[in-house]
Amino acid sequence: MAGQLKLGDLEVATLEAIWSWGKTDARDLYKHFSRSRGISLSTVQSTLERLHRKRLLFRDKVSHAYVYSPAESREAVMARLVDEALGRFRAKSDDGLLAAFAGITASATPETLDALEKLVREARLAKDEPE
Amino acid sequence: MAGQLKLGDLEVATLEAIWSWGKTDARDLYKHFSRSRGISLSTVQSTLERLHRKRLLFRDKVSHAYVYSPAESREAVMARLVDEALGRFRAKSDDGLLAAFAGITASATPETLDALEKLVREARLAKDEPE
DNA sequence: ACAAAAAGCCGACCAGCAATCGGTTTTTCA
DNA sequence: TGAAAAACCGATTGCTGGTCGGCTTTTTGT
Repeated sequence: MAGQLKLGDLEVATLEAIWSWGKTDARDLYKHFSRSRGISLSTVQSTLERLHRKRLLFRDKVSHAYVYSPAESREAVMARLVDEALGRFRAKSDDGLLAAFAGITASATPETLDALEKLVREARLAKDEPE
Repeated sequence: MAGQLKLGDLEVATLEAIWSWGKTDARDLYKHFSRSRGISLSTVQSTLERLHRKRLLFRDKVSHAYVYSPAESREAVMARLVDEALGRFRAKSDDGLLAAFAGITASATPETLDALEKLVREARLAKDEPE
């Protein structure tokens, strides 16, 4: 229960925006969200702030305003989320885990499947040749 | 945000117990948990109740007491959890999925790797030969 | 048949966290 | 040196899980 990464919808949306833009400030984000949601600037700011506290965003004070940029990659965050979601289960076996991914592979592209296969191969290699 | 499956620690622990035992009643669960945690019978009951409301457990009134049994498999629940964790992201690419896999393969057993590989193979098959 | 025991049911409370603001202070810059 | 922008502070709301205690109902043992 300690240090579990939890993200709300606004937080994810904020991260997505920053990942695609590279970096932003509250103002731009505000403009971005005010269309989709009826959010105030303050709300955007505190979301950014929370994300920063969670170490998911870097901040950089440019003149007076903060400019935020990703501190973790999209992939890393997703991996953490999955890990956490399954962490409380696992330990007994990997079966469930497998099943969990079965559904996902069903909708994966051929490229993804290739990548997946490579991942497995590498993992096997790593096991055969301990560090 | 609608209908998102969320499970607390006690809930997961409860599910795990029921999955391994097949079926149980509050009393047994209570005995099981009173060792690990200092929980009261009421707490166990409401957890069971909540899980039932979430459609994760069936209940069956045997004489006066409810007997709970799994309504969904461990695998299915894990899959839902993963799906939900990634649902707010995905749609753009499979990268995150890969990353998630990567984390898992790192700690997977050789058997899991085999299974994973098989999963990939099957997924590919399914794509080549549409139903 | 009755009293004791067990279970269910109900409602309550606390804690944590995301979403959301408004108001006050601080900083910047024309 | 003011007006504008941003940061900062803190407060509220809503949801959810964990946790009970107590009242009601049902079961059970003698």
